[in-house]
Amino acid sequence: MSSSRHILSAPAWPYANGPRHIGHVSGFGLPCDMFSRYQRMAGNRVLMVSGTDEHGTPIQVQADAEGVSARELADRYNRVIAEDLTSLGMSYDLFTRTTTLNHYATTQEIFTGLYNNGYIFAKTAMGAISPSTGRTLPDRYIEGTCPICGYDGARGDQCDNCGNQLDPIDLINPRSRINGETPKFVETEHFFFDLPAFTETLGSWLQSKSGLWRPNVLKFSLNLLDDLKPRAYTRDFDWGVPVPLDGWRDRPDKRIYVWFDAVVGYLSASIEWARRSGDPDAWRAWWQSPDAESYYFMGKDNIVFHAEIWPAMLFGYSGQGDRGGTPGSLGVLNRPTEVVASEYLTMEGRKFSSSRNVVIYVRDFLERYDVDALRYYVAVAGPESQDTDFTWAEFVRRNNDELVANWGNLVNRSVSFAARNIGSIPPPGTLTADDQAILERSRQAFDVVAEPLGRSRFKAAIAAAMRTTSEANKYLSDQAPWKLRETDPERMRTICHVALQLVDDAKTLFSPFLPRSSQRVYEMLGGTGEWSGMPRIDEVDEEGGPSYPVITGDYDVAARWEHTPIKPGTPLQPPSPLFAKLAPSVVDEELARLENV
RNA sequence: CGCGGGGUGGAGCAGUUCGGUAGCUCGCUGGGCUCAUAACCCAGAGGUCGUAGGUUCAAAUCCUACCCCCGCUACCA
Repeated sequence: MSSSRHILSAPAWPYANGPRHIGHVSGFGLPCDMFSRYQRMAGNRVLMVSGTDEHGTPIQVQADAEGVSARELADRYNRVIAEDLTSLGMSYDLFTRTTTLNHYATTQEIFTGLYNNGYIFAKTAMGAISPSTGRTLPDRYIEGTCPICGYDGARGDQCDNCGNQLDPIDLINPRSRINGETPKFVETEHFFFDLPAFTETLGSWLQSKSGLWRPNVLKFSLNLLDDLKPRAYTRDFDWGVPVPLDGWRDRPDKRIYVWFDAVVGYLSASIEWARRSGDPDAWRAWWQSPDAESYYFMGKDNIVFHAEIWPAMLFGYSGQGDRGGTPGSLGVLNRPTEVVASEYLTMEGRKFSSSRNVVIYVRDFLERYDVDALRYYVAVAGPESQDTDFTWAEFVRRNNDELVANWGNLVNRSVSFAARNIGSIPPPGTLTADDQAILERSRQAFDVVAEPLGRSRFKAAIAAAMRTTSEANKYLSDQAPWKLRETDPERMRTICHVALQLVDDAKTLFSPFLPRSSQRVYEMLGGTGEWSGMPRIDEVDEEGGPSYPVITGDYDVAARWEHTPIKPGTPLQPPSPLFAKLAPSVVDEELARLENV
């Protein structure tokens, strides 16, 4: 590993319309945290920022349904989500939200920069409006009869029956899915983002990622280039960031499209983090240094926004689109180093659905099960390269037969035996060839696990870590120190020393995946203070405005990606189990919960 | 229709870029051990790698056609 790298970790922004379920966090959130924790341990400067995405129609619709304002709804779920993510151990340097003054200002700056460089233009187009509210009615909120096949449940953008792409204005008997009213189609002026003006730029940029990105992401992105169209980036709406242009700035009925401001969040959150850290320019090290790297984690539905639109916005703002331009006041901004998209997690063979109760919320999950049991499952069986089904039977099996039986048991048998028979970490004594071989294997494991982990190959990485603990279990069985209590206590102590060193190495290898249990092993072996940094929620405000929660933390603590010699003489206590074994009845209990709609 | 992902022993997956008769975790069967959360260790059974063709000395891996599942649309990532 060369000198310290600057790495921006950018997990997708959760939409503030409800609590998080495990499908939400398994694809991008937890993997991003594992990646970030590893990079910090490897000595790199990581900035991991995100927040809740709070604008847009779905939030407004839900707020209306509940009789509260969009802001009130966003306030509520921002807090709920921040708590969910904190309890998962997500090590954000800053988890904020899109309704801050800073975010508004940054979004407007990017918009203005794109406009000044000619990549945003005004155009009048037909748009659907809800007559009762005057707000834009998005295509997917309109349904009616398909003009092609006559199917009655066609949506504004596509007919489920015949599969044709539709324009909502062509629907027969169009109606709003929100309240059933007939939408009004009116001439309305909007600003459009000129995506076709980035075809060349995006094309060569994406080509340069060949062999580096996951093939599914790259292939999908390259395909999109064939059909880039200008996108409307404003809406007839009052819940969002105002349009920062003369004649538009004070209009209550026009706002920037939610996806525009959502992706700017990565940048605005970095800027907010820098201000709060006391060095307002600190964000530039991650966004402007040519050596800085950035990794964006998301579900596959977000690929277009992160591999196409956000890079185009960054190119355009920096004056580097097909038509050139001048960088805005923030300067030239870096594009994503990699877009790491996961596939989808399903639940017992069905899509996650809160209304149909096909769901397990993070909060409920963590009330009943260990956070590291979930993190293990996500790492080893998450939807990394294909859609993956979460089943309770599989969760119990992975927990009991792998996590508990292999790693948990290794800790338990090693530490209890040494604690009961010696009472402290013994000195190494004379090492045999077997001892030296297994210790060498353990030292090499740091590279073996790091290689896939640095490339976001979590399955391969945690499997490699589990292999080292399997080998340690085998070592113990082969050496059988329990047979040497009377005959050769000196040799017994040496074996225990080696076993405990293997446990210590393994707890480091598992730290990115299982930070809480690694902290416990650290303490079992005499470590004091924090090993794995954990996030906390702070209450902050802007210029004395309303306070809001942010997730932050100090993560540059003891954990380092390296073999550390254990200290002979450290007192040992017989441990309690590292992970709880789950009763088989858990499967039936959880399935019964799913049935109770 | 199009685009993307997938179809590998009982389960979940890796291997397919740069072809050399199949690997991991678990389960199962038998044996061992007893430090450990009936955990651990050893041995074994079990696969014509979706189907049918083709290229090749040789194909899970390349080519052609076809079949099936999932996503790209849904309060929902």
